[in-house]
Amino acid sequence: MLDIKFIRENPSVVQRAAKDKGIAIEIDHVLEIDAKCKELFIAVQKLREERNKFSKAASNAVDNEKNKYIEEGKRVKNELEIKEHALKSVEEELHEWLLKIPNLPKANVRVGKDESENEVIRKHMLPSPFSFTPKDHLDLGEGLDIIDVKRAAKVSGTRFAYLKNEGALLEFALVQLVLEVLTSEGFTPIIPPVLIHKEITEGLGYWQAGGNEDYYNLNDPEEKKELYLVGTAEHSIVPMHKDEIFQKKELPKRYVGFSSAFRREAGSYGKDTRGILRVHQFDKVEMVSFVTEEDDDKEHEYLLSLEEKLFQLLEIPYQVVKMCTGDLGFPIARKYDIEAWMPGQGKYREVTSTSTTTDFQARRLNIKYQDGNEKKYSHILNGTAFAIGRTIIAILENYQQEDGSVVVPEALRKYVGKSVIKPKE
RNA sequence: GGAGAGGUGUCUGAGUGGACGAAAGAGAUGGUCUUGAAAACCAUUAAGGACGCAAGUUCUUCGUGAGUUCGAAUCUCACCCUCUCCGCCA
Repeated sequence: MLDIKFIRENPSVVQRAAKDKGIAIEIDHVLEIDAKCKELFIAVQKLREERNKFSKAASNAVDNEKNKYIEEGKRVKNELEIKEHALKSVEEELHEWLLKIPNLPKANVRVGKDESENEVIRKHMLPSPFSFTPKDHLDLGEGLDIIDVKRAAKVSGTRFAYLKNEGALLEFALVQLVLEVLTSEGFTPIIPPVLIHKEITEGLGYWQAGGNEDYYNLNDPEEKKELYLVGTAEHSIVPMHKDEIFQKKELPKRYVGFSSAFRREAGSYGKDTRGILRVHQFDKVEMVSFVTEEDDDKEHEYLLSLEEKLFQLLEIPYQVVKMCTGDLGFPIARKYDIEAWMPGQGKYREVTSTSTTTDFQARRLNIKYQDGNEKKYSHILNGTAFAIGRTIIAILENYQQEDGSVVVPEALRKYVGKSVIKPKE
């Protein structure tokens, strides 16, 4: 959510930003409702003041005097009731409209209509050529007996998978590696809930533009509660601090969370259907930072540098992509993706993503910090440390040998307990 | 799942219809005293918003929401949360 004062003072900036993101908003209408709201608000305050005066007078007065004040009070009460109802409905209307206004892209983000205009800002390691035709992760995974999508389909349907044998070990290895790296950087390790209230999902602001069809809704009529499965650990880590105020010295506050992530992948029918690149359920290690306003940019670069460090440790070729305005999500002001080289597809594919939401989520969730006498909205950033499934894909495809075996990256050997994964007979 | 108790300011805790934004204590801050410290004493100590150059005036907030009333921390209803005991359970 943007500050209504900012919108009042800079309507054209807001309009422009939404347009750059490809989101339609009606700024004039918002300003109109805001004006109406303010007018009613002042009227209501005046009436309340009157009401308070009469009730005070009534409590001090005696007998016949008293009745007079009570009568006056009744009159004001009736008038106030009408105005308060009107105000409430206008306030709600304004709030709904405000929720539809996306966060502003940062100034150094390129204006562009969609992913075709994203910029590759650097590459690390060039893909090395294979002396044979590389396989894709599913062929490799099935040969090694570490990925099983066929049985998963029997039990859960398409877009599910079993990771087994060294596949499961690789997952635990990646988790251990990343926890070691990030806890030594001072991140607080955390395992969050994966079910969250509907109201929380609104605070995060991801579902505003396209609705919530990307996430699973567990609507239990018995419980009278509507819970959603998280799409990423960020969804339950960020709102941990809802309605809280940090001391400035507590910031930056950084979490590294491990959780399963659930996505319906509605609207991606027929896309990436092979293997485990795009599945309904996967595990992920996620970073979340709460920082001061002035540290926002620095923190974003820091999160990106950690993501790069992790892929450098795995010695996998990657490129860093900076998203253009048209490819930024609703609450996001700037976003970088790391795309790892996937030889089986002959393409770079997204493996991590880091975003700053500036104070946009903080405003919706009411997360502040105390800076001297001032309370400011904290800036909230997130970044993938390892999206495990996709990282495993990158490992399998980059480390494959001609005989279908896969060398374990040096950094993971001590956790996996072996240096090569061999095809099963 | 069954039975009880409770949610008040930074904290403890009083307050059951009207000078209550809220007693008292603790804590914190400033001061007096002291060579210094402690103790003692004195003073200050909620947040957010509206109007105003300012002094200031005013509105809202006692778990949340609705209601009763001229007036609600206090009464009514619903919901949320916490605690204790019993049962069940990885």
